[in-house]
Amino acid sequence: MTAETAKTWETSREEFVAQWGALGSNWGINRTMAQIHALLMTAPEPMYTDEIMLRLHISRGNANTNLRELSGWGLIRLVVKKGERREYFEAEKDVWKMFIIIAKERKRRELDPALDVLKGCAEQTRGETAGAGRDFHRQMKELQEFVEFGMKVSDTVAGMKHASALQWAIKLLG
Amino acid sequence: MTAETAKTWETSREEFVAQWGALGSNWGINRTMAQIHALLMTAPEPMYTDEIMLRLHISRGNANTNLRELSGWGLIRLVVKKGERREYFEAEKDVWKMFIIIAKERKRRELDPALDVLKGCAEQTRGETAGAGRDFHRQMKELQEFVEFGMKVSDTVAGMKHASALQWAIKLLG
DNA sequence: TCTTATTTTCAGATAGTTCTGAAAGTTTGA
DNA sequence: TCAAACTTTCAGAACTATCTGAAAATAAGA
Repeated sequence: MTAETAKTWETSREEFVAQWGALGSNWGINRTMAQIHALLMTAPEPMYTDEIMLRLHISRGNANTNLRELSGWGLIRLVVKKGERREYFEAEKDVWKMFIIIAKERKRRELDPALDVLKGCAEQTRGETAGAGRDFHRQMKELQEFVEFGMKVSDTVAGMKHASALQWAIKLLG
Repeated sequence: MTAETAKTWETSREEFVAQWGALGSNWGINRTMAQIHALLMTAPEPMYTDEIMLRLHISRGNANTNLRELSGWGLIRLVVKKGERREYFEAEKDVWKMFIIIAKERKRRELDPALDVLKGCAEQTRGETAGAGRDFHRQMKELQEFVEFGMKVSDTVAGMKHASALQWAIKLLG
């Protein structure tokens, strides 16, 4: 029975890992990284590099690079078992924490550099007081303000505990 | 004077187009598409294919493909000028409308398929009542609920007028 | 210090994406 | 119905991202 049950969920898990990897592409995250994350997120115990290589049929270099990358995001952490030399990895499993980590990282990668560009362009055309030049300046300014505003909302939400975020959202939706 | 002024803002615009294109990559949008969008967003008048090809130094095929793609997103629209045969394009310039369009599209591309996977995995392991199988089921369920919740929030916000969204956000931030 | 287990790096290979340019298709007006 | 103006398509080229595998680096115990 235990064996059968185990087989059932492991099958589902394999599918999850495979599909999540495919989805990674849509998300701008590379397939292997997404697969490793899915694998660790559903791992009952921390795993080490060779296990991961074996499960996903990937090379050592690939596994290592993407494990580093995931650590960099803060989505997985290194675990050392006493008496053992090799490094194990485990994923953050709390959905809200995961969300906050991803939101922050995306903000840093997507919004911050965009804001710099907008600020620069708005600044350079501050003197435009008529015609197309003014319109351009206005557009840059509007975009800049919108992005800044979005960042503030995102920071506020990211600073919340799960419970109070729920609270807040229920009010919004109700 | 007019010529000088024009030169100034056009320089800034060129930079905006170039940089926005580079940013597109981070955003999972291809460079050309982002550049065309930036160009049209800052165009005083609708533009046609050959103008765009010339400004961005891209081929006809490339221009055409990406113009179609942008129309598909709803970020630009086709304009016909009476008495003229060729098609002109103009971009949606309202920041809030742009945001809603992008949010909807990203939801469709990123969230909808993810939700399907999660539902499938949660469904398949509904019978798991103990041990690792149950944990897996719980994890899928949690993720599913979180994504559904996020979608609801996103729908609600997307349904708002700019003014009431601001209203709401000020309350959140204040 | 030496040996062995483990991790990291990176040049070249592979796979995936985007772009070009020319040919085919479409529309319009004479 | 024809020709000109314009748009679409798509095979192959160019470019980019990712992966492999083996060698180099590192760390720990004997």
